[in-house]
Amino acid sequence: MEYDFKKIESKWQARWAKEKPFKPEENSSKPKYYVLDMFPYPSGAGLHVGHPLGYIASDIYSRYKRLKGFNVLHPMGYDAFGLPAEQYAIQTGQHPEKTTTDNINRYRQQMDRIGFSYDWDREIRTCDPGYYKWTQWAFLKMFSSYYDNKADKAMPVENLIAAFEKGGSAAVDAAHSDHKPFTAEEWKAFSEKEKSRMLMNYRIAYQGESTVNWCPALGTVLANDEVKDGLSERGGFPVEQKKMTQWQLRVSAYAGRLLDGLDNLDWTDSLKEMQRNWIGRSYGTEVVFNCINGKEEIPVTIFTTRVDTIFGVTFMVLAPESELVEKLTSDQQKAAVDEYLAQCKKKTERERISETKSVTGVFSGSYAINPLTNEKVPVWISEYVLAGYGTGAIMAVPAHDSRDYAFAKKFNLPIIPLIEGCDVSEQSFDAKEGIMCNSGFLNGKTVKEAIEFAKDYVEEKGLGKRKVNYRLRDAIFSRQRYWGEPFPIYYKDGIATPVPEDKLPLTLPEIDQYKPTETGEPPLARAKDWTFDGYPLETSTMPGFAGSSAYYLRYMDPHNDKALVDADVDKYWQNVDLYIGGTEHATGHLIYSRFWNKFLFDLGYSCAQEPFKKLVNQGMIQGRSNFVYRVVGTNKFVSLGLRDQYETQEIHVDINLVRNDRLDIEAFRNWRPEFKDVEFILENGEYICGWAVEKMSKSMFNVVNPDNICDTYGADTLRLYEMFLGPVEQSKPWDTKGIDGVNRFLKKFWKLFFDGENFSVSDEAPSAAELKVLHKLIGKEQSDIESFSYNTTISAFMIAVNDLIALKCNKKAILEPMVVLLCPFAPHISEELWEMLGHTEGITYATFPEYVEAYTVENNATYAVSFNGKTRFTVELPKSMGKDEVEAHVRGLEQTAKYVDGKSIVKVIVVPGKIVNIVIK
RNA sequence: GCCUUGGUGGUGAAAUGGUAGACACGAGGGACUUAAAAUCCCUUGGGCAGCAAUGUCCGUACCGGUUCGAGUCCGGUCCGAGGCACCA
Repeated sequence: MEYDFKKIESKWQARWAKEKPFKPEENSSKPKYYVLDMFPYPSGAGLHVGHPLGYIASDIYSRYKRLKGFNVLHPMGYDAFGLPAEQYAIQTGQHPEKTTTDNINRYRQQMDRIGFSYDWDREIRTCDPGYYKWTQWAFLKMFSSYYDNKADKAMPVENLIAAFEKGGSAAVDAAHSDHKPFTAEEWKAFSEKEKSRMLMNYRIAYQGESTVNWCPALGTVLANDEVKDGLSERGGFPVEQKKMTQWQLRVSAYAGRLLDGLDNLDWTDSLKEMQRNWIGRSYGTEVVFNCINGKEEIPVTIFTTRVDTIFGVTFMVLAPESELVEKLTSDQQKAAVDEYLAQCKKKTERERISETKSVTGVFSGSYAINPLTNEKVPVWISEYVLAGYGTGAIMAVPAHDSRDYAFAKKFNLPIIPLIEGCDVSEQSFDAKEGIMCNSGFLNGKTVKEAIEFAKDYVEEKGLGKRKVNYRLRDAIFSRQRYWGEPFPIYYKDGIATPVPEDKLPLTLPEIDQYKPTETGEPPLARAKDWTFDGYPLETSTMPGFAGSSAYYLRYMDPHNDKALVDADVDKYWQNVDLYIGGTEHATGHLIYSRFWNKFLFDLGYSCAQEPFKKLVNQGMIQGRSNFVYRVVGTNKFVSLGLRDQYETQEIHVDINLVRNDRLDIEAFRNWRPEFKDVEFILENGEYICGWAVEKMSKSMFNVVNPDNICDTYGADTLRLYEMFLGPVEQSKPWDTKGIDGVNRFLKKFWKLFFDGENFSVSDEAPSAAELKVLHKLIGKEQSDIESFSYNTTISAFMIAVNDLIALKCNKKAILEPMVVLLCPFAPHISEELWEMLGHTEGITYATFPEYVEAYTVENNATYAVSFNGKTRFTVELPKSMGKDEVEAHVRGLEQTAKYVDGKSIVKVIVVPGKIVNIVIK
C-alpha cells in the first residue's frame, strides 16, 4: 500500500483537534515539563518555511517528554499588539483588530498543517482584553511599588510613605530618580500634588522626564532595543533624542539581580554575554572635585573605574546635557558654550553616531581642583561624555584613556604618563599593566595593586566612595500609538491616579482615525469620552514588550479571571523548562521578561526567580535564490557553466521554476510576458541556474511557503527535513534539494510494515541482530534529543531502517517500538502505523521504549593489564585483536584511554605507571 | 576597538582526545521498463602504483605546542558570522 500522507495527515489532524490529547493533566502526579515557543507577531505575509523551525524543534521535544512520562505544557499564542497592524490601519482605515484577527487565522491554519502538539485551549492573544487586563494589573502593581535596596526587593509604596513621615527621604534606601532631599516635616507640609510628584521618583512604574528616542515618522518614542544604528527597527526611520515626560519602568533597580541571575541559567554563553554587556556592571569610585567658577565654589561628583590614574588628570569634562553646565559656565565663555549646546541639540542620534570619530567640545571657563594634588585643571564640555551614565561628569586622564587622549590632542591639553616606560606620544596606554610613576603614594606599585589601593585610600580620606554603576537604563514604557494596552491611569487634578483593580480591563476605545491628532497628541485623544470618573485618562499606550513579558505565566492558568495565575497552579508549573526562540530578543524581551518576573516574584505572584530555565536559540532560515543570466542586449539566456564566455546580466528567477538548480524552461517562458520568446544557451541539454544565499523575501523570489511543502511531500517530511538540515541553533539556507532523501526514508519505513499491498507484521521473536539495531537507535535518540542533535537522530533512524531492510525484518517486536521512536519527529505516520498495529489509544499515551545496553555491546574479550607484577586493570577489547596489537595499544597510556574496534568503544581508566606486561585471561 | 561564535568533500553535515567525512543530497554508472516516473544496486576527498581485488602517501583555514595519539586541548596568525560601541 502506498504511503498516502495527505489522507493520513488530515485524518490525524482532525482527530487531534477533536480528542485534544495534548492537554496537560490537571492535578497530575507526573513530573511537569513546560516547553515554550516565543509566540509570533502575526504579520500579513503569513508563515514562511523559516518560522516553524523552532516550533518543530520544541514540538519534537514536547512529544518526546510526553512519551518519557512527563506532564507536558506546550502552549501557543500571539503577540498581537504592534506597529505594523497600526501602520496598515492608518493607510487603509481598517481596524487593526480586523487585520490582526485575519492574520492570526491564517497563522493558525498554517500551523495546524504541520501537526503541532499545542494545547490550543490555552491560546492567548495579547490584544484580548481578558489577557491585557493582567498586563494592566501588573502595571498598577509596579505603580504602587518601590524598590527597597536594603531588602533588595520591591515593596508597597505605603511603606515608603510611612518612612517619609518618620524620617524624610533619608529614612529610606531605595532606587529613585534624582530629587532634592527632604525631612519628615517637609514631607508632611507637602501638598497632595507635591507628594505625588515626589513618590513618582520612587515608583517602579513612574512618570519621568528623560532623553528618549523619538521617531517623528512613527510619531512615537522607542525603547533602546527598538533602535538600531540610529534608525527605528520597524520601518528604518530616523530617530532623534528628545527630552520628554514618559512612563518608565525602573528596570535599573533590578540590574544587579538580572546580572547575577544569569549564572544559574542554562542559556548559551553568547546570549548571557550579550545580556551582561547590555546590563554593563562596572565597579568604580565616585570622587568629588571642587570646581571654581569665578568666586563660586561648586562640588562636582565624577565616576571613574580608574581612581588610580587620578594623578594624571589634566582636565574635566561635563556632558552637554548635564545640569552642572549652567553653573560652571563663566560669563566670558557663555556665548561659546551656548553655541556649542545648540549645535549638539540639533544633531540627530544618527549624526551623532556617524560622527563618532570627530572630537568636539568647548571650554566652560571654570576650573576644578584635583582633591589629591590640589592642582587646578580646566573644565570642558563635550558630547563624548554621556549625561545618562554615571554622574554625567568625568575626570580626564588622557595618558591612559583613548577618548580623553583624542580630546587632549585636539584641544592641546597636557598629557601626563603614569606608568614607567609607557609611550604616549602616539596613543594612550589603556592596558592595566606596568609600574606606576608620577603618582605620589602610588609610585612603584603595579597597576593592579594601585587600583585597589587607590580606592581604599580615597575612601579612607573621605574624598569619594566606591560605586557600582550599570549601563542598563530604565525602560521607556509609553508609546504614542493606538494599538496597544491603554494605561489604567487617569489624571485627577493633574495627579496620576490608578484606575481601581476591579475596574480592569480598561478597554481600548473606538476611534475614527488611527493617526495622531492635529495637535500632535496620541490617537487615543481622538476617542470620545476617554475619561474615568469624569477625569481624563492617559492617552499613550503600552509598548509591545508589555504583553509579552509575563505571558508564560498566563499560559499556566489562561482562563482564571481572579488572578494572573492561581498560586497552586503556579507552584506546580513553576517556570519554563525549555524556551525556544531567536537571539534577536536577547536585549529586549528576554531582559524585560526577567525583570517583570522578578518583580512579580518579589510580590509573591510568581514562585520562581527566573522565568526561563533553559533557552535554545534557533537559527534563521535564509533563502536560497536562483539566478538566470541574460546575455547583455539580447534575448538569450546562458547556462551557469557557459556564462564566462559572454557579458551577462544576473536576474533573480522564481525558485518555483527551478528544481535542483535546473530551470524549467517552459515554465520560465510562461512566467512573464517579456520572457515568452527567449532563447537559451544550454549545457548538456539543460539550463543550470546560479544561486546565492540571501534573506528570504518576496522581491528575491526565494520565499518558500510551508503549505507548498505540505502539499507535495507532507507535514512529516517537512518536519523531518527542517531538522535534518543541520543543528537547530545554526542559521542555514533553505534548500529544497535533499528533501527527497527524508521523504524516501519515510516511504521505506512505511514499506517495512507491508507485504505488497497488505499490512503484515510477524509475531516472531526478534534476532540478536535485529535487537541490536533497535536498541542502538533508542540509545542514540535518547542522548541526542537531550542535546538537540535532531539531525543525527534522524541519520541514526535512516541507518536503522536500512539495516532492517537488509535483515528483511518485519517483526512487530522491533517495528512497534520503532513507531514510538519516530513519533516525535513524524507524528502523523507514526499514529497511523500505531493504529494499524492494533492500538485503539493514540500514540501520545505510549511509553518511550527502554534502552537495554546488553543488546548493543560488541562481543569483546577481557584483558587484564598488569605492571610491577600486579594486575592493575582490565580492558575489554574485540576478540579479533591479537596480543601484540593489544600491547601496542595499551603501552604508554597514562590517562583515560579508549579502545577501538570497528564500531564500539570501551572506556577504561588506566592507573598511572609504566605498563610492563599484558596478561590475557 | 571590545565581547561571543565558527572555519571539515561538489552541497547540507557527522565524529565523549582514539579508523576523519557517518547519514543525506547532487553527480556518474548499472538493473527493471517499449519509454518515462518510481524503485533497487555499485562508485564518489585528493595523489601515486596496479588489469584487478588492493596497496600506499597526503588531507579538517595557517603556524607552533601538549599527548603514545589532536578536526577536537593550549598559544599565535588569517578569514567569516552575530552582538556592543564614546558606558569613563
